[in-house]
Amino acid sequence: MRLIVARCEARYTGRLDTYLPEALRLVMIKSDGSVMIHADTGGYKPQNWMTPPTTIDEVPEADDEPAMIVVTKRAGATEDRVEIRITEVLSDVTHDMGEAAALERDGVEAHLQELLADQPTWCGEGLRLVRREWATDIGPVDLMCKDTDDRWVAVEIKRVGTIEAVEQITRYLERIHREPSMADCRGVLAAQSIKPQARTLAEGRDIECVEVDLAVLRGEREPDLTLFG
Amino acid sequence: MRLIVARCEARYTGRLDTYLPEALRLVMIKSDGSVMIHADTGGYKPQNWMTPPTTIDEVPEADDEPAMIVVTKRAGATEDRVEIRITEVLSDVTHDMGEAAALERDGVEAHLQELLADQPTWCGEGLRLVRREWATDIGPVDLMCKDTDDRWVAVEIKRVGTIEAVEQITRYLERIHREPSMADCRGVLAAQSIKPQARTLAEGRDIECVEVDLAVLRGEREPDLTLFG
DNA sequence: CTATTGATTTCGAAC
DNA sequence: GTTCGAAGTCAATAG
Repeated sequence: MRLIVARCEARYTGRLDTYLPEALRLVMIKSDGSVMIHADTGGYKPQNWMTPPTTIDEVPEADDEPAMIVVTKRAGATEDRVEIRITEVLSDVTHDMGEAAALERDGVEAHLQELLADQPTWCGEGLRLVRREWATDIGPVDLMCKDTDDRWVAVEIKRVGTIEAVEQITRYLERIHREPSMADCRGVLAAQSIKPQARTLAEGRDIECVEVDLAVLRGEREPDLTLFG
Repeated sequence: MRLIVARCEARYTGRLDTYLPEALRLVMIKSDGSVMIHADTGGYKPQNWMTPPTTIDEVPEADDEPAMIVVTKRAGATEDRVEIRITEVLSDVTHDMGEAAALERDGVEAHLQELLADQPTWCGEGLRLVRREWATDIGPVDLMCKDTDDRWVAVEIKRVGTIEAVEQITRYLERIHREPSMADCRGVLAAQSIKPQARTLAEGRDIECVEVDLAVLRGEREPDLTLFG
């Protein structure tokens, strides 16, 4: 990883055009070809960047022209380009960092779906799973179940239940209902938390809302394990 | 801005839980309180981070315990926390960067709307603009036009035409159609690119899809004539 | 390779 | 303060 603290200006042309007036910034160049230009404020995002795969050319200082770093990337038919004009270098160091271990994550939507697929009754009494990722022509329904009356139930799972989640399951139901044998299919939105407005919208469309707790879902298994432990 | 190159491990608890095994990484601390942990690969995103406003505590090395940087933030009822355990420091430098100039942008959705307002025929043959940002009680229609048959046409403009864009114009049309004089108003989705699923949904709802080219709109490039060849 | 979707999305503006 | 929509969204996964 190369870290350059320098006074610089930058231009980006690609999906749009941007200009970054001259100021003191950090230019970070990763060994995978990532390039990022960070200001000392502005939070998470770099002011300019390019993701791999990139081509990085360093143009040395010459006559009146300052040194320049040119980063390019093929982007379909066109080319993305960042030009960094460096007028003053305060620091320029390179560190060999080797491989970094990957991030381990726990508690994302996929985990929620796994747990609910194993225990679909949390989405509604007596529900039994027929299929995960039930395909429609506008995307897959997370869980397709049947209830105690043998009626179809489409379950959409989200970490956060928003209006958009209600729209999504509504679209699925619209498609599912075209199939005569599934015309009475009902919908359930299951999420760790459901926004009040989403709940209101869902209720107006006869879509049931269920809040589920990751810890409880996992705790449900514990009695079984401890009994034998 | 403080740049620490160090061997470290990190834990995040908040919206989810993550663990980052020990490895060499860059810890970037901005003067606005942003903290980012970057590996030498992995592109644009840090492996761990926290956006302002944060509280940053530095716990010195003691006995068997390595030095630690603890970053916390109030997140509603709960607290987000990143703990960085630093076992070896290769470099630790601080640079005073002052204020960095803001980014200037050109080519965003607003520009597309301006150009199409000037040349609405790109959204449909013979269209003439009646009003930009036509107000409905659920938000403004980007362009309200009339066609050669004097029929109303509501145009929604996006850089990328997604299912959500189709939902949006559908909601608008639903409202517009309540006005008897506009009951025959039709909808057009104009975007630089339109996703296949969005196109399918739009066609099922008799909403027309039009792909437009920014460069062509600006007259920098001739329209693709191969369609007629 | 394209297309879709989740994300600790981030970010900003409108209300 | 909350909500809503855009983003050069990014990045991973499925087809």
